[in-house]
Amino acid sequence: MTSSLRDQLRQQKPFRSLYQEAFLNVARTETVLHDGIDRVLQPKGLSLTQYNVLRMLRGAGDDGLCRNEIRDRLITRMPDVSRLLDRMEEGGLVSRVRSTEDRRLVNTTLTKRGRTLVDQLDDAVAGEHERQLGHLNQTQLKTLIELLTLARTKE
Amino acid sequence: MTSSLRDQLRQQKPFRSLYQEAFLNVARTETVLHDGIDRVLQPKGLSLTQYNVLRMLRGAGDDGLCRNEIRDRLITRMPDVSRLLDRMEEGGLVSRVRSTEDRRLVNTTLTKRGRTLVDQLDDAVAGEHERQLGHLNQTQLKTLIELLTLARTKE
DNA sequence: TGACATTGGGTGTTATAACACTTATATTCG
DNA sequence: CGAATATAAGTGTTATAACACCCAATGTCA
Repeated sequence: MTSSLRDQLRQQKPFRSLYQEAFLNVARTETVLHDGIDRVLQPKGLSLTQYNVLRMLRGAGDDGLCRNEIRDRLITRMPDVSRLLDRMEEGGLVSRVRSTEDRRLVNTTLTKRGRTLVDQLDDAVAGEHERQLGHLNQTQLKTLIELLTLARTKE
Repeated sequence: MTSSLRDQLRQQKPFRSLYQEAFLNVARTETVLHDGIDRVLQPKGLSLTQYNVLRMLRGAGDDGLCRNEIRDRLITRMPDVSRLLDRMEEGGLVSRVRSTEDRRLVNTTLTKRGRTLVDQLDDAVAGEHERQLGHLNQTQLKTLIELLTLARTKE
């Protein structure tokens, strides 16, 4: 199996710097893992972002979350959450209600259908995670998580 | 600075598994690093994918590369390389010539303008990498690279 | 040789992302 | 109070990604 990046990129020369090599490894790994999860979600017509919205709404309880809160919690930057939610609403996965206390806010909650869907997907997604990363032991996973967290932590 | 994922996601509960936590950390880190590089490339009107094409063409020399070779070397899956190259050709960055030996092939090469642009960007991109990751030491970077490589290597 | 499969490139169309802008409500403070 | 500012959501438009499909050139093999 092709896993070395220099192999995949057919690079003769070494990387310009460890920084660059680390960056490209993060990017490549994200692509590989993301594609795997997409294969699980695609039969249900969900993108990874939509799945993450479902999960965060499940965690948020009955009050749901307003649009900007959803946007800020997303892993990936997403400038057009309104229409993302439009599509999910059309699909019957979420429901939106304008708040009465602050009429600027619109609270989005999971529908029963959305809740059922995300519950169904849990096992499949967990299975895919294990298929992808199951060959790493606990120590390796913890180290990886620590280093990635550190990479995002300046100061 | 917000760096812990549970903090960013406002999660009360711990992650479901180390696998999931690792996946989300990879995804989040990719977003943060990608966004930083985008800020460097945006003034030149380039996406990260286009920049990677420029770099790989520079490395490929005078013969250039055919479309599928470019597609296969890309970090991110990109199903529509033809039109990506169309845009780069319109921008005067690359040039395409149908091969005479095998008339199915179209070789893409860097133009002088494309070459100059990618050369100019090297320092800015390297600087951004250092700004982003400069607080990690060599050992940490190497370990991170190893673990990410391992994560992509099944068997 | 000639039918069939394979490979490489491209196109048509739809869906989604990105960017700038608008409207409605709430807050601040002279 | 009331004008100015800030905040939240959404819209219009363009660019790009995604998906299925097509055509041309080459390779394969009976």
